[in-house]
Amino acid sequence: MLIRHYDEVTMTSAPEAESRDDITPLQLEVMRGVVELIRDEGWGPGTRLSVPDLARRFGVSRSPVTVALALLGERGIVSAMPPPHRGLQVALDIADMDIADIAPSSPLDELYRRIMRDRATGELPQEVSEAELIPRYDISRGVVRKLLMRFAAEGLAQRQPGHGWRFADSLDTEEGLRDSYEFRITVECAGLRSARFRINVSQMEGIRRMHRRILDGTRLPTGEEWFRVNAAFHEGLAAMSGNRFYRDAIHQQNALRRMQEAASFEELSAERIRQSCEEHLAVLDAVEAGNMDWAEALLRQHLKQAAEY
Amino acid sequence: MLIRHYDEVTMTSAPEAESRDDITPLQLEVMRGVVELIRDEGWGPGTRLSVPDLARRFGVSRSPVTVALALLGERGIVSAMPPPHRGLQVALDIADMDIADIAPSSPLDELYRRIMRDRATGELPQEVSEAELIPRYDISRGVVRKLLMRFAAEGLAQRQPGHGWRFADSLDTEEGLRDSYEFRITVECAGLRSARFRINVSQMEGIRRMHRRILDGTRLPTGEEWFRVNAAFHEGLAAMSGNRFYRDAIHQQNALRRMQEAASFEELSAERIRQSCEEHLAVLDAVEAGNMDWAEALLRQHLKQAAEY
DNA sequence: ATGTGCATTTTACGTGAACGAAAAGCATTT
DNA sequence: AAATGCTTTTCGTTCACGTAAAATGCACAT
Repeated sequence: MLIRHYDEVTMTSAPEAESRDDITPLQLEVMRGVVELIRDEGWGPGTRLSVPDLARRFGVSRSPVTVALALLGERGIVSAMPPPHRGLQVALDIADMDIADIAPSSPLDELYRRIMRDRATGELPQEVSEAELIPRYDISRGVVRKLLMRFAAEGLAQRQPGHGWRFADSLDTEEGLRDSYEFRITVECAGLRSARFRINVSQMEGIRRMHRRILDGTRLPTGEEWFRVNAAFHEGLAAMSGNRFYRDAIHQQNALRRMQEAASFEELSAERIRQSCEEHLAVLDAVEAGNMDWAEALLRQHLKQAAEY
Repeated sequence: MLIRHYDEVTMTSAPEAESRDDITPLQLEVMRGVVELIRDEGWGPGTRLSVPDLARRFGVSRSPVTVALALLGERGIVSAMPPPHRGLQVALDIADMDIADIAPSSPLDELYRRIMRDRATGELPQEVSEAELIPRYDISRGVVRKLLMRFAAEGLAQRQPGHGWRFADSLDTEEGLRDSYEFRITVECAGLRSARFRINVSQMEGIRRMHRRILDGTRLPTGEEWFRVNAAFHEGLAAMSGNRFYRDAIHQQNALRRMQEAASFEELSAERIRQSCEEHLAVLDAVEAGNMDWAEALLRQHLKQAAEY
């Protein structure tokens, strides 16, 4: 057994001293997923956390969920249900907590982002060989392959015939950016006009909540946070089109854009972010009012403006 | 050296007896590429084949090209230039030859298609584990991973968190098909209307030639041949939009459709294929005449009709 | 019924060396 | 100037085994 039992965990007074460092990426991912779920669904202290239910939501078995919850127990996020019940519950209100503080990103994630950044800044050439990356990042071949496969899965890189891998043309050229915005306008607007467009109420709620958190928040969101909100809006809208291909296309665009963002250290201005949030909310209002003409016009305008920075 | 020198090869009277069977997938791929190039570009006997040029076209080094040409030499497709020249030339007119007879598909390709077919027919579940495929197809883990990675690269499968892989939802449901056609209409038509749409003359020529070969041919094209022509038309048009994302999106749609085709053993009727060819050519005519309104109307109609079978 | 806690089974990852193929360099030829 | 033919260098694949973790099954509790 990787970690100690719940009752022991929750009795531990100094979690730091005992926290494990051989957490698998999947366990970490589930940890983050649980925290996001608690936050996005607004679950308060005392809400019961069912392992089978969580496992179903994330599409994994109960094993990693069990471990993830135990780790969250070490961090005080979840605690044992009051006797005579068994199981776990949410321990505190985490609405204002930073996910990064609770679930650190895995070394693999760090590396993934680092490579992305190196590529975006041009430090890494567009074409690379596995062997070249091994000494550069001081990792084994297995890890290299895993990382490259992940890039490939996101459409960010592909094997080329013979030797080597090739990263996708990045969006750093004017041309690439223009193409991207043209594509997104085409697909997102078509999604809005789809005959099978249906509002997903809970998803809509979640997106609105994310935006409101930013508008009402006291501090500026980090680049990563803002990116997630932005992506959730566009991807969520595309998902509601009822056409999986619109959704997938926008998802891939977001992956590409994330790579670009990795390069720009400049933060967007608070004003710029606020404006974007309000434009997003205006689109959602129009959609909920059933005024798709207006929604499309707003969305088109929003994307056009973003294209010009 | 893997194979014998050209002069020896061309002197061999019984190529079968000496033909190698440890040809790598890349070498086979290049072989096919060369044959297709000769045919699609209409190169006649005597045309010189430059190794560096071919290597550049396929994005590989000269090594696999050299081997591929030598293998084609064994099969009598290419021959040594007449003295005092060195190098190789096209040996015969291959316009009517079947590519499959010249360059057999690699065992890996066969397997890829077989798995695709098994999946499409439902013989293989949507979710599979690597370990499950090893005994089923009697292959090593390495091969399984390679194959699955290829599926993933085409967007036909993806790893799921934890264990196992999941094939993409196939297009066999009515819903999937409808989504696909809706998506393609959206993207292809947008591509036609792109401000940066530019006709690529040589590509246009190639596509026309492929269609004419079918219309003028005596025998019905195989399902695979027709698929290629069809894909070349739609993908070619998307490529001319000047927006790489339109092109990539259509490319992926074609990959998905290929998976579906793998299941249907029924051949399309000669009449149906002829009609499609003519519709394609009509779209090209309209595009070349600069009448994009008409081209879009024709394309939209063509896709709609295809959606209904 | 559903969830928990624990045990068992199944699956995949890590490692590392040896081999074979692709890439790259360099004379030499036309 | 560019291609060929050959050599050298670099890269990726392929094993097999051992280990860790994810999936799964089951008794028992709520």
